[in-house]
Amino acid sequence: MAPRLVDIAKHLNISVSTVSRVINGKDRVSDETREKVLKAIKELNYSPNEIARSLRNRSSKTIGIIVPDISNQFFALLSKGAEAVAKNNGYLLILCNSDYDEDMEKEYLEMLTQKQVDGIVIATVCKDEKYFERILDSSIPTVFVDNLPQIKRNYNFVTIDNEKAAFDLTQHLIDKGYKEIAVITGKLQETSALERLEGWKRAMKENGLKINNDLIGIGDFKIESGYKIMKKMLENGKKPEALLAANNFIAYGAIRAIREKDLRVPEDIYVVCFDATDDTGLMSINLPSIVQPAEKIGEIALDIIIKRLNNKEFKIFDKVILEPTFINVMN
Amino acid sequence: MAPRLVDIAKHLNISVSTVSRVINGKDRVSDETREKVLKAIKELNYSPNEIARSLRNRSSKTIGIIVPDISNQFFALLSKGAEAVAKNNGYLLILCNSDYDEDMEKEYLEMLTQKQVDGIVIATVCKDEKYFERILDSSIPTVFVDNLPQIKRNYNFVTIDNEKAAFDLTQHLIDKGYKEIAVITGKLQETSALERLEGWKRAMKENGLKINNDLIGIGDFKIESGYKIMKKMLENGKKPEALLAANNFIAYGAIRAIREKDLRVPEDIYVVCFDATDDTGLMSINLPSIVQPAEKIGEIALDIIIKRLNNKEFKIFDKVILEPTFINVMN
DNA sequence: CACATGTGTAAAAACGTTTACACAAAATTA
DNA sequence: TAATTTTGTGTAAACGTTTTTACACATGTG
Repeated sequence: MAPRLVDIAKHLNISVSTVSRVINGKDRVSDETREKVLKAIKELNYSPNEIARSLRNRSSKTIGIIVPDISNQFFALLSKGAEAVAKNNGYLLILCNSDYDEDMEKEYLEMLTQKQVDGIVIATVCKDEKYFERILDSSIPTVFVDNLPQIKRNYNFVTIDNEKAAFDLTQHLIDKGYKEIAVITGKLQETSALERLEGWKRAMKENGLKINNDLIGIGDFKIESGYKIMKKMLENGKKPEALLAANNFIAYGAIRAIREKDLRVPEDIYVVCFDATDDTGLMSINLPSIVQPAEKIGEIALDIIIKRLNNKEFKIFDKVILEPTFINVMN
Repeated sequence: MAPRLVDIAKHLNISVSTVSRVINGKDRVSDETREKVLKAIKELNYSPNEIARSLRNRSSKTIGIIVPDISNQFFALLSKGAEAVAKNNGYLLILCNSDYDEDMEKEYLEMLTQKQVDGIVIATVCKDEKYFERILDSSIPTVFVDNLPQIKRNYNFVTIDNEKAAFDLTQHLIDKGYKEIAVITGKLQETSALERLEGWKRAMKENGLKINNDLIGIGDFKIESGYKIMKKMLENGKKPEALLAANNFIAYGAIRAIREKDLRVPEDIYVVCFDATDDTGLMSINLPSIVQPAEKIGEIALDIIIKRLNNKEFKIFDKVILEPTFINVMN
């Protein structure tokens, strides 16, 4: 059995409170007793029970994060950034992978709440307004990332301007001379999916290009989705000249479908997307991409939480909109 | 303030224990009271405080996982697998990113212990035997993944046969006619790094090829490492015909260095590596790779923990060695 | 020498649960 | 009908901390 405060106390024939005081170091203890206690702690190899502390202190020293897919580099980096800042402030990070499932996400939220997490970062896939209200009414500081609740109310978030980014990416395609530009995006209830579609639309319109519904694909942000939609497009004889994929996974799936039809990227279909980071030095070869500062997003989200935790007055740090980077190595 | 058990009890004029019993559902309560309580729980929107439960039950219902770099697809997938199984069994996952730093890893272990986690999955970067002993002496079920402690004692682990995998990969290069084959690996205190180097060595020897120390690079598993080592090799005029990179990141870095010298992959230097998964459909183009079943590894690691948690007799499930897949799309 | 002030420590009450124990009332058995 | 068992509930003691309160004692002050 791991030694407890009371074991140290008994061992030294002093009271628990004294031992506690030297551990927490913020109350008066004589140097002599402090030494004794510190020595005993070493000897008995005492280590505080954080659960008991949490109960007493009403703070679990943990932050929850809910992402749709941790195996997506974007969310992995985001989590990494969040985790680092959490750790630096004495918090541990509880990772939840919602798998793009609304019910799962809600379940996780409930679990995190029960676990008394001190803060939550959430890349939501839900649209349910009641659910968002519930989150924001709770006393747990919450920051939304990537995907935002579409509600009137103010809340904390960190993201990029998706509409503009998609616009820029599409403009890039148009500037290169492409006219038949397809777009594949995620579920429109997710703002990142919706706004990217809208950016594409605006670019098409502003450049006087026809918006062809056959070239609009709406699926989800998974590889399979990109694959199936592109495959169908091609099999329906709707080969576009270029494709805007609303995230990296869609692009990967689409490229697989393209190659299966013995077409080449980018020669036959020029593909651009979001968040195909160039870390690998491989992906970016022919995949111009808008890359979000994922790690930064996670860091800032956690900064906001920590700030709110330390400073009760500071309630709504309205919004942080970061600048993404346009990566286009081969041009 | 969130309602507590006692609030429900008072509201109904019954005792806390009765309320607790209906919540936990495994003790006798009359149907009538049960209904009442359930109704009150709904009305007052009660949700149990998991911290208090943890303290009382001596189980935090959390599992800790320590990985060197969550932004590496391999560890992201591993975590994803672990998380899914944890969740299915009512546990949440605490994610720790050691950043390949030994002290950081130890710090995390301490934090997890204090947090009373019920189990630990760890991809260690340490070599310190004392540290491993401490882990294994503790009462917390621990499973090692990827990288293994080099100690006599039995412990749980899930990994692949790295030596054989590296041998196979090298043999593949040799079969393709390459003779001057470089290898870049991580710190040799990590078994995955060491064993991959040894697999390369054995393949070279068994095929009667010269082992040229100039073509052995030892760094770490980060991109920069692959970049610097390959750059130096090339600048020293030691251009190999092919390269075995001990992980994906090393390969990415090396490829960047190769390209900077205006050389092409695979025409000028043929590169193979570990864990460049083909999920993207992009990386694998010219990068034959041994891909570990990362998600599976995480799942099995968690299975072991759950089993040990549920069945006190089952203490040491010796080892699980999984088969990796050889991916070589373009051949 | 009375009195305030300062210092170190102990005792005890939380924090929100679960559960062993006790016990009355109801149901069953002899 | 008496004895026994079953059923439902309440009481109180944990789980391992932190912190408030109180108090004993030393030191300094007029």
